[in-house]
Amino acid sequence: MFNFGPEMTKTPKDSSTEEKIKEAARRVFMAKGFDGCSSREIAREAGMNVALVNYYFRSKSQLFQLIFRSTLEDFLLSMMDIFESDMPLENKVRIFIEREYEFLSRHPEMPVFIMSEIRREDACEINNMNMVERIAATGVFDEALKAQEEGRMRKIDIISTMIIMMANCQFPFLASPLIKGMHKLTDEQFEQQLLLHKQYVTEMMMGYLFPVKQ
Amino acid sequence: MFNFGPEMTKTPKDSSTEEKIKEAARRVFMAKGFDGCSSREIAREAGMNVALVNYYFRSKSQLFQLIFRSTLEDFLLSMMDIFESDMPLENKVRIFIEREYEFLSRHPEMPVFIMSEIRREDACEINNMNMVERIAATGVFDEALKAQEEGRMRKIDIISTMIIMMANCQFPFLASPLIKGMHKLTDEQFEQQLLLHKQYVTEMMMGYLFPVKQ
DNA sequence: CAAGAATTTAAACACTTGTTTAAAACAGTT
DNA sequence: AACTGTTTTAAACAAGTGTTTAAATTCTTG
Repeated sequence: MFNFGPEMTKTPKDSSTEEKIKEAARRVFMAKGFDGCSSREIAREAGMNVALVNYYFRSKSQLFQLIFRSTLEDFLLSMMDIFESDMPLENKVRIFIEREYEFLSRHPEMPVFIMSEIRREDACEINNMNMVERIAATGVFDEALKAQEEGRMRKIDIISTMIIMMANCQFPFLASPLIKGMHKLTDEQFEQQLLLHKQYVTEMMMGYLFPVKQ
Repeated sequence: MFNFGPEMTKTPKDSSTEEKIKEAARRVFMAKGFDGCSSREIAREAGMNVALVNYYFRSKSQLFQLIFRSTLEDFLLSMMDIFESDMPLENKVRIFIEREYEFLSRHPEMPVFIMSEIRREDACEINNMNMVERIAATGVFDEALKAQEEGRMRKIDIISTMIIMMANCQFPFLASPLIKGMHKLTDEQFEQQLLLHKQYVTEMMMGYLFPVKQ
């Protein structure tokens, strides 16, 4: 009689068209944003019928929520996995920067997608993600506190420390069209600049957060 | 016979409705982006008829180009006016940061507007703005080069220097919804954090760009 | 194979989009 | 007052929007 959609029944092979639509949506949303694309464009990108988008995900908005949430999750995890290892804090920070540049080189559109789409009411689940709590659970904040008490680390509150690290890692990717446009850089020149920049900001942040005594 | 629109005739009182529409468009575009709003919404915000938008600006796209270009210009000028004064380079950098935070506190949505909308083909006039050339004309790059030769300034290429300064000034505003969401900050708490952060990044950048000899 | 459920399709729904049209209202000049 | 050109309006245009419907197809299982 009634059709409750696929979520209720969960076919064994985990419906590859569902996955195809999700991946298409991820690409299109990332490139153009929620308002910049249509359901039909997503369906076309996936090689599917329009109605399937709503058949599997009920609405464009719910599909977007799904994509945005999982993107934010990837984004968070990329920052977290370093902190769980056991090495000196100084090394963690150094490797964090390294990994972050590597991750963002593979997903250069991610920061601008997050920063621009986070304003939508569709995307208000940041509060429910417990991002800071989960990072705190790695123990890295305690390490920082301890390092500060021992005088190895500069006494800066943790929020500013995070902003500094995120800013100097993410901004070059956030502003890449502006930077390329301003300095008339080709893609290859920009990539070269990124490598150089990573070294500078590593030097700068390490020198600031972990000053040598004298 | 034909109606060429108001640009051809330029009434003396400089048509205040034209200005009203432009200001409404600026507000709406800034808040929602080009794709996130309609011509009718802009007209409504301006208290005008829809047709007037196209009567004065020919199309939504041309109106957007106008707004985006002038925003980019404001953005550039806010960075430039410091460099033209005559004071030691160190002071210029210090005051640049101060002014940039002050400017962005008054226009907090500007960075995310620029970074997200710059991808549009509507907005491809960055190349024609000669941003770097105009900054170079202030002589600040030459000053930096001289300071580097004299050993007062660290030897970093000018592009990375600019990215570092832009990143640490603009990122907190770019990521403000994310930061507020992550750390569950109220608007007042965030403003407090901004003040603190400005001090930290000033200290960090000054220390890095102008290291004390030993 | 046949029955029933799950998937896919084309078509339609009501509504919004950017833009244009043609008439109306306004202004200024003689 | 009548004619001028300019500004404003309501209405219409075709095209595109998210979403739904109901029929067609495919798949699964008895």
